[in-house]
Amino acid sequence: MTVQDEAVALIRRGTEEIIPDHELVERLRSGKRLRIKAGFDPTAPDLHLGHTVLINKLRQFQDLGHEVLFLIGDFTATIGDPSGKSATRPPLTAEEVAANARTYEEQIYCILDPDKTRLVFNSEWMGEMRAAELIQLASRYTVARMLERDDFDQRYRSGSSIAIHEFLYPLIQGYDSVALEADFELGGTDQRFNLLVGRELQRQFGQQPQTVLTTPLLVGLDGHKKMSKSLGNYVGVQDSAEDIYGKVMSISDELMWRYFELLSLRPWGEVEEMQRRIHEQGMNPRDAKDELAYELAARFRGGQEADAARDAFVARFRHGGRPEDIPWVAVPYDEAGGIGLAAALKESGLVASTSEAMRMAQQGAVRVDGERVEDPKQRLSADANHVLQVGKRRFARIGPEGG
RNA sequence: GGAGGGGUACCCAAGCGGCCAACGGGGGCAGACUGUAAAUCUGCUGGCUCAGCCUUCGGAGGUUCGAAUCCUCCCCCCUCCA
Repeated sequence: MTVQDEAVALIRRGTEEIIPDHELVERLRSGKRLRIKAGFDPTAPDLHLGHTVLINKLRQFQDLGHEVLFLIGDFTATIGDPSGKSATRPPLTAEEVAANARTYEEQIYCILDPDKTRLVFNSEWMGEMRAAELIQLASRYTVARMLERDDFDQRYRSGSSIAIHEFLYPLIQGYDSVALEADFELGGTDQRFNLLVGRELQRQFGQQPQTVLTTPLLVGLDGHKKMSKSLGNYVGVQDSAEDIYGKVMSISDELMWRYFELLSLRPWGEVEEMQRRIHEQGMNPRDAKDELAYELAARFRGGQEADAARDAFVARFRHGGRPEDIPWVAVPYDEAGGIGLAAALKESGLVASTSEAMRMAQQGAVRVDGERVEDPKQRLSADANHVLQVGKRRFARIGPEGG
């Protein structure tokens, strides 16, 4: 495989679609330093691994020597990407945009190379644009083509209203590519239409149209639904190293390979080598998962914290130990200077109700100071410190020590 | 405007006078087995210091010894017709 073939394979890895596919090869072979554009919302970012799939792809372009244009859509945000219940949004102040941009930088430079990244704001050129120019721009695209976008089409057919300004969103996003003379634009699969508008507009403006590359949605920790904060199946890039490491270790073996494909920056050959060793030499899949979990924890939290997270994990789970920092919680002791175990479990937040405490105890899930206790009526004295445990992961410390 | 169907626990979904704190599935939690996984098996999955008691079946009343189940009114959802 030549260097160029490797580059093509690298960019192709994990992508959903490249339009048109042949341009990928042509552009990568051209030897030119390419401009890779990707647009982001200017609201305060709170990125999780799902978002980083796209950013990783940007990084791979950088590794090949290309330039990333990290576009913050502060102008387009005032329109709001048409989502069905579209409304214009009040523009963020310049200060807010700047603050959010800094937050982006904090999060993305864990992945991207700052020296090969240019942060741009589309208010830079859109803020200057005059009404006459906007009308000129609007004349470049037809209603029929706008209605090719699936959500517009559905709303139109079903008789829902579509405001004129909603058409301006894809139009302006496309014009951004003209303004930046982008060679590639990357986006999630939901951006497909908007990215293609960019191609069309660049053609209209006499530029070589950008190549479009879409990345898939990342499946969440549950292995079925897309990763999202509201579903609680996510790993945030701001999570602690311990969380990142622990959450990644909990995914299924099957999902692990998809994560390697989309989230790891390891050469694919190394991943295949691990798969081979698991199948042929009995390598424990857990150890491959450890590599992945460690890589991600180290990327976002640094090597030291990743080391600590790994050590704590091994101590706690592989050797059946307790976590280092079990939170101390205050529980209300009664006049007799004690508390029933069931109440203690509830008060400490380890279970939701005393009924649940009863059930857990009966099932042998409850431990006090490491010893299994099946009688929920056992009393704990206020004089002594105790470590309460429900299941493998829920711990609390109670007693007079006060934290 | 007319006709019909439906609202049951986190979700889906049985039940149609007492044996219903309510079948079953999903999800979740726990136990066993493991690699803290996956798969599998088992148990639990309203509240209350719990062999007992209390509150749940869209809402409010009513009938009855007894209602998720029958009656009345109201609210909400869906389908078909105009």
